[in-house]
Amino acid sequence: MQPLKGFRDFFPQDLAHLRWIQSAWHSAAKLAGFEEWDGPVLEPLKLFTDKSGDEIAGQLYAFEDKGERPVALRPEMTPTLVRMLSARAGALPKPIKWYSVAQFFRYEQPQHGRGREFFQWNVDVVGSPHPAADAEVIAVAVEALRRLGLSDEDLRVRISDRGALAAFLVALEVPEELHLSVFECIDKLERDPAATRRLTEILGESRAAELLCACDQFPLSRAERLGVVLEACRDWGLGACLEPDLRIVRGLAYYTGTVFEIFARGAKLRAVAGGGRYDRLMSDMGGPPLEAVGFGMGDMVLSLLLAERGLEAPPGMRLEVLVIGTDASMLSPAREVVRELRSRGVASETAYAPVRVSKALRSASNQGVPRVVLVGPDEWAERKVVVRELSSGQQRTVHLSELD
RNA sequence: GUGGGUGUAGCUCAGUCGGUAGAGCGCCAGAUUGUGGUUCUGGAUGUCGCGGGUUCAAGCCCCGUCACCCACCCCA
Repeated sequence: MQPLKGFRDFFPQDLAHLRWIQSAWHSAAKLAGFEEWDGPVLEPLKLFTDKSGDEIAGQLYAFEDKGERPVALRPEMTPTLVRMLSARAGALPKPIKWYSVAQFFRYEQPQHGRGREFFQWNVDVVGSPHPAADAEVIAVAVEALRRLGLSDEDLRVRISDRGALAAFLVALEVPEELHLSVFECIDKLERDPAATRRLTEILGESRAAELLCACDQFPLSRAERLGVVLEACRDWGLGACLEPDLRIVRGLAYYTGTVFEIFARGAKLRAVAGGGRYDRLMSDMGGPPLEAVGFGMGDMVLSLLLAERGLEAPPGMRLEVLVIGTDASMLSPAREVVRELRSRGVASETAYAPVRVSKALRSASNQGVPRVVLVGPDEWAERKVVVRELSSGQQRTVHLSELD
């Protein structure tokens, strides 16, 4: 029997890889003063349809529980964040800097870098409208990627500001009600050749041309706030990977200002992370009127990218010491030695049944165990054992009480 | 949901013209019983995705089906 489509089994090596990624997420966030939080994996279906519309239910693991309540496995974290902040935001000092590392479920067609279950890192600053918050969040995202061994040369942080884009459209005298569909076209410019044509249909030839031109050459003079965000990003050392790019709008309707996506340079992968500012979402969803900026980074595209760059988790050490009883009579003393080691916090084990010493040594070195302890009758008569370093072959005889 | 590709050992894969299933890696055991990594020898492992059809004979050909991968749609 196989796992369900889009779901993954994590064998020890796979899990080690996932944990490696997650620990980079945790450390980058904690280092920047973000606090970890979490919520339920299963939520009322309504929590998600309220935010995204009833159609979203088709893309969720949604069902009725035994009490006939419509429920869904969470496809994202933001609605839960809004609920939890609604309950407590008044009591929390601002800005609120929270992050989560959680598992999500979406009933979609699995694809390259996309499954029906995945882990995602979410980092949000709530309660600050300042551009410096936007920059800090981006810096945290990049920091995690750096910790995994990616360099600035590997990364492109494409960044835009919907406010600037909207202002540009206003300057072109594009009516407000057309803005959203224009955003949609711009979002698709790189993937869909028809998008250019549709843009012309909406805007007319001259305005479309002007807009396309602006996309190629961002008029930073007309994007004051973005300029401040970029400046702060440079303070965080992101200068080498920043790319102001008006074409980044992101699909989400709720972004209000800064939007950004992080890509791998020269890789045919979708964005490894994406986010932006959503100042109205909290109040729109009935929460406190707090500004917010944040991003999400999933484990799947990131794993593909790391694999492509030959980056992997440093080899983990299952055992620090293998204790070898040299004959059948040493089984019990070997266990005593292991017990002593474990009580001192040293990961160690010994065979369940007598094993030839040469075989035990071979298995120890094959597994990368750095040292073994040999328990033989001669030394054990004086409560002593032989400690052997496998890398050098050096060994010494020590008393049980001197074991480290 | 639509289109394309792939399904053979634990993993990566080979398998010619249709003729009883292969390699490498890994795993297990051994090379005189208290000393490893290299090496050598031996061993185990398959519903050839599944079901049907053609044929004396199918991993191979035909039909169906399922799963996975890739692309589209979507992307919170």
